[in-house]
Amino acid sequence: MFAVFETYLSKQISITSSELNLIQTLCVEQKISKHRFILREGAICDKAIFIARGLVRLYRVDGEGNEHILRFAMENCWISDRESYLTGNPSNANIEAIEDSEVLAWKKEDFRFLLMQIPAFKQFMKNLVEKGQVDSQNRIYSVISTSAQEKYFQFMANHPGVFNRVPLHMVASYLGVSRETLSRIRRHSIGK
Amino acid sequence: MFAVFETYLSKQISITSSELNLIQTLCVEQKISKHRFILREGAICDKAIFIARGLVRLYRVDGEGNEHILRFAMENCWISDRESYLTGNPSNANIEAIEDSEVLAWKKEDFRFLLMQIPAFKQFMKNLVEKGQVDSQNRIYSVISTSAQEKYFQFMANHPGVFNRVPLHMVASYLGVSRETLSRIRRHSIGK
DNA sequence: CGATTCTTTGAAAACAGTCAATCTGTGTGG
DNA sequence: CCACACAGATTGACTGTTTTCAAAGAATCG
Repeated sequence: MFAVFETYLSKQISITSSELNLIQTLCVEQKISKHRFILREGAICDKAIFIARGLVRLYRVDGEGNEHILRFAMENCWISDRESYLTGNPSNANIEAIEDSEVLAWKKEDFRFLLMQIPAFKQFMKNLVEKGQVDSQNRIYSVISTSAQEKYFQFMANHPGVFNRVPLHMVASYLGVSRETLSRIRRHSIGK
Repeated sequence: MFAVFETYLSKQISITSSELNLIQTLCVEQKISKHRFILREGAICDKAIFIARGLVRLYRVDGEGNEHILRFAMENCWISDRESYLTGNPSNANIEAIEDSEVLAWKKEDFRFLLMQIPAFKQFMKNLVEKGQVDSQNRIYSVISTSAQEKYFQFMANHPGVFNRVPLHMVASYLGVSRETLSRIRRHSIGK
């Protein structure tokens, strides 16, 4: 399973095999079957997690018990509740596998150690964070500036690898739209 | 004007006066009067900018000519179009002063140089980026999970320093709601 | 097959957007 | 000091979109 990560990282940065070894030494491999949780509300997110295979969602539950999906993450993505990870406070989010998945996890201290030891890796992760911020910005723009229909089209365009692997009601939850509305939008735009 | 920045930074990290000097050497001070632009769509955002005084907004214009505010930034905040800054591509956003403002600007290369020279400063900026990501996440959650009215209340709670300094229609633009709707929401919640 | 999950549909109600007109306050120039 | 222009806020009437609720119809999985 580590091979997936190795391939992923080698494609992005140049890294020696001894460095890769070090990374592997500190990582824990884990299989997460569908519907199982990687993180539950109230727990502290103290691991850096890489999805080697599968698909997960990160969501919060509001006061009425409704779930709102903040992120999907599939193979070759990192996932964590940044807030809990950074502050050390209990998380208000859940991370659940949508498909049977395989993940690699590093304890926070170990991960910090790796970043210190391997500057290229550190730089790479920094770039990822920055890209994430750009994505967030664009999502905010999409959410505040467009109709439900446009959001749906944009989602399909921006997440081709996700939208046909998750049930429609999860896309609705991600977009902040009711499932019925999204179902109707889809119906009316057949053929377009 | 640099004194504002000095105070700001000294409160956050421990830094020597020679380091502060270096930072000052490379920075350009600028006064931006109300309605003037710090960045215009199409230009490349190649500066790191710190607001010493005043208030600005970052917004994009959609296909129908409507403005959508992505961020407000007031004194002691950093502002830039991250996407353009990171990629070097022309920006699709505008940054405009809402009040007469004073800003400090560093050229991208100079700023990179400073971060290399002053590790504590680098670490500090990295933390800021991470906090920004947490904020973005929370804003996304707010936008996809709550009604216009709740968004308005949350905005007042989260941005006490902003909401009574900007016209209501800008708050509406930030929340992704029409100004009329926001006007009615406000009226109906007088006394609450 | 039976159970569960997911999707669709209809009808009503709530919500938000648009358009057009009016009102308010502020600041400017005569 | 007044008149005027201007930006911002409000209101009403109307339209359109989205949610909600309830029910029923696929699809999937064990």
